[in-house]
Amino acid sequence: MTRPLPTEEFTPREGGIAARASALAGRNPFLDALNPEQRAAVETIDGPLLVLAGAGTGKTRVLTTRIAHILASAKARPWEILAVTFTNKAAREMRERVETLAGPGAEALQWLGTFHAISAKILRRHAELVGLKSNFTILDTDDQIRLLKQVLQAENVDDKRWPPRALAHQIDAWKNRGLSPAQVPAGEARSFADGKGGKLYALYQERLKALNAVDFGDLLLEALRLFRENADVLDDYRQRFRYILVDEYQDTNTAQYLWLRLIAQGRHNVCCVGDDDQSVYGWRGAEVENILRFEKDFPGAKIVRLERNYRSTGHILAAASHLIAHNEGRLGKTLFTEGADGDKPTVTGVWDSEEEARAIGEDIEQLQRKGQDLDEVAILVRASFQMREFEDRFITLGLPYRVIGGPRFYERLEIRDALAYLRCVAQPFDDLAFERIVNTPKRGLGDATLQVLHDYSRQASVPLTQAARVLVETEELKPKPRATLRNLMADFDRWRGLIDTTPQNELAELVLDESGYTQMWRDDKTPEAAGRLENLKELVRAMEEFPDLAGFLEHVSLVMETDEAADQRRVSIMTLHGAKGLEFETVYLPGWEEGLFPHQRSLDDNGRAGLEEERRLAYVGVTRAKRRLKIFFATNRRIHGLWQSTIPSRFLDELPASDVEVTEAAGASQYGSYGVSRFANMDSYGSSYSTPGWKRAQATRESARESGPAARRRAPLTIQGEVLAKSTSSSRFAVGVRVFHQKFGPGTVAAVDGNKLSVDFDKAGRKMVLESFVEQG
DNA sequence: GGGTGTCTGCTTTTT
DNA sequence: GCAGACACCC
Repeated sequence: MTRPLPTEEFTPREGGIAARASALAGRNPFLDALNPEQRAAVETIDGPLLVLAGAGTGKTRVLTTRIAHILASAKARPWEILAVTFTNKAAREMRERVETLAGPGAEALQWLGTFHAISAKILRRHAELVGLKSNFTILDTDDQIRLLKQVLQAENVDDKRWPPRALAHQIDAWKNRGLSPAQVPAGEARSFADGKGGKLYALYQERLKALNAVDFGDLLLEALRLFRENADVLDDYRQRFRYILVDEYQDTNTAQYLWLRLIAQGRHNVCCVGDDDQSVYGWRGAEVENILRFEKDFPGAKIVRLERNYRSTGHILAAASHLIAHNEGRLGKTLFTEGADGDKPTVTGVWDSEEEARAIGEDIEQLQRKGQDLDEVAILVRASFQMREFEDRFITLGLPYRVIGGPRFYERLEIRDALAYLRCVAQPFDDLAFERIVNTPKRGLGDATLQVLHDYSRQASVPLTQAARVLVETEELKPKPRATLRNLMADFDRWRGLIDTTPQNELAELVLDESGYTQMWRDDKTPEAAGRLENLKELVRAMEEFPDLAGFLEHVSLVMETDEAADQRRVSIMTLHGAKGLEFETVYLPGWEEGLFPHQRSLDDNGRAGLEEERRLAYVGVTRAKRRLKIFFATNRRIHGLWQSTIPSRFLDELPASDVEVTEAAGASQYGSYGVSRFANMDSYGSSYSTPGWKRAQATRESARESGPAARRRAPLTIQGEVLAKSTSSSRFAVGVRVFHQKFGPGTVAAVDGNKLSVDFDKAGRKMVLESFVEQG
């Protein structure tokens, strides 16, 4: 049995968690709640351990219990545990759950956080060792893009042909792989902007250093460099972290992997928890291989598989397992449940996305009448554009919903502006923030003025704000802008003087008012203005909780989210990616059509690997459901503004027929004649998937298989291909001809553009439709 | 410096 | 089909 650590060894602040945990160690009540595999994962404390945790097998429980167990057995004190997650949400949850297990005081787990937050914390302590000052700024994507734009312009690169976004993406990819400018393979470095890629990356890094700034990728990369170049620092952290835990290990990118390996090779007490079947972030650098090669990196590693599923009913689990079995290169797990089979998941074909929303809306209303809690209902989509249709429908129905993962609070224009003001106050040389607000609200400091500032700044190698201070004293600027700029600089000095004496929220209010920023929105007559003012108020309110301005700004740059009040029970609408780690009684999965899911881009860009990642995404979707799972596909969907006919997703075919029920849409019958006729052959369809669309899908896939990857890539498009082939043949229709469209009814052709027709529909007005969708009327 | 017209591109998105 | 970026004009 483990030796309880005397409480005296803890400072009073940590006493709570540790004392309580030690007291519990004798009885180990939290261990009793685990199954044998979970228990093995929790009790195997020393040495490397990989926990392969299938969906719904109690992964978080294992992680949190493990922490509680380490504390209870006095193997480490809270600040000697490094626990890494991917999202702030996951970190918060873990902290809360450890607290529930081991009592209050979980804040003593000061090294529980995201890779980025922990890196930032380490970097601030040793900033000077990597050429930064400890108050460095963390740039977000927007700052990053603006900076890159400047770099591109300075290098005379046509930013039309080589957009800053693309460069940002490329640099990000390099950073994800742990590559500094010098380490980028020569071939790749040349791939951007006619061979300038590597140089641009290097210049960008230089600019960051000059600004005393880092981007997100740098947080990891610079920490890595810090460790590599300072053995003593590395050693210190290796000693400090007695136990290391990593959540969602399948999502680590190379930089994170190197970071982790470096630290973990000290004491080798590293526990990674992950599920290769749920790796869906390959597109942002995650390397599933990290999980596959764990044993190689940590010889003697133990592996524990968690396969007992506590979440879903038998049929749902069977559907998920059967689906994911189509992937190659898995570590392979067989999930099982001892629970009931439950209802079979359903697959429903609908005419178009509108009907899809209608059918799902009605279905939810029905469940609601039966007492279903709306918080336990979710609609999981592949792409966010799908959300709108559901929102529209739910507004009409008066069905409460929440969209998760929409535009985030701190990314809103007005919030970013306000933050830029605060950054200027807190960080006098924050040029990017300064540039953002120097002429917001408009005060006559436009491009011309800024150009003068920039010129001087570059030539004298001083920050923009410094340049401003110098130039207000000279004749370089015209009198009016000069006076304005002088006033602005004086304002900033004044606000800065208040930092230590004024609470940060009051200071923020003052800055926003005195700068004229609030007034700008009060004068704005657009409908959004009121909401923006609300958001500004919310921002000021949110600041209260922080110790000071700097603390608040650090939070904002690392945690781009705010907690949403759980005021009402609502249906959740979110992307499949956003749903990872969550569970719901009832899950709707709309849009299972070729091209959308699996997404065409995924297939085009990454071939088989792309398809497998899409399949894992499908698996994630299916395994979110506890009791009810309802999958939909539409025969028609509007893509880039054009109605296109679609074919059912190949993933439908990969569901086990015996565990899935094919049903008719609830709302189909009320939706006019074609809706019904469309599904008149539902019976035969139901058992054999024998609709024309389905057969076409099969045929397409067959031919794709035979003719290799290139053809496969094009294959799903062929059906659309023939109708999309523009200008190959003249249209069957002429202007003035009467036509009939299945969706819009009768109309008159107004214009012909290749195979696209503009038709004035009698009821629906003018629409652009594809020729093949109308009949001579 | 601000407003209007035109062009482009278009998954997922955390930190 | 629509938003966002940019160029051009006033």
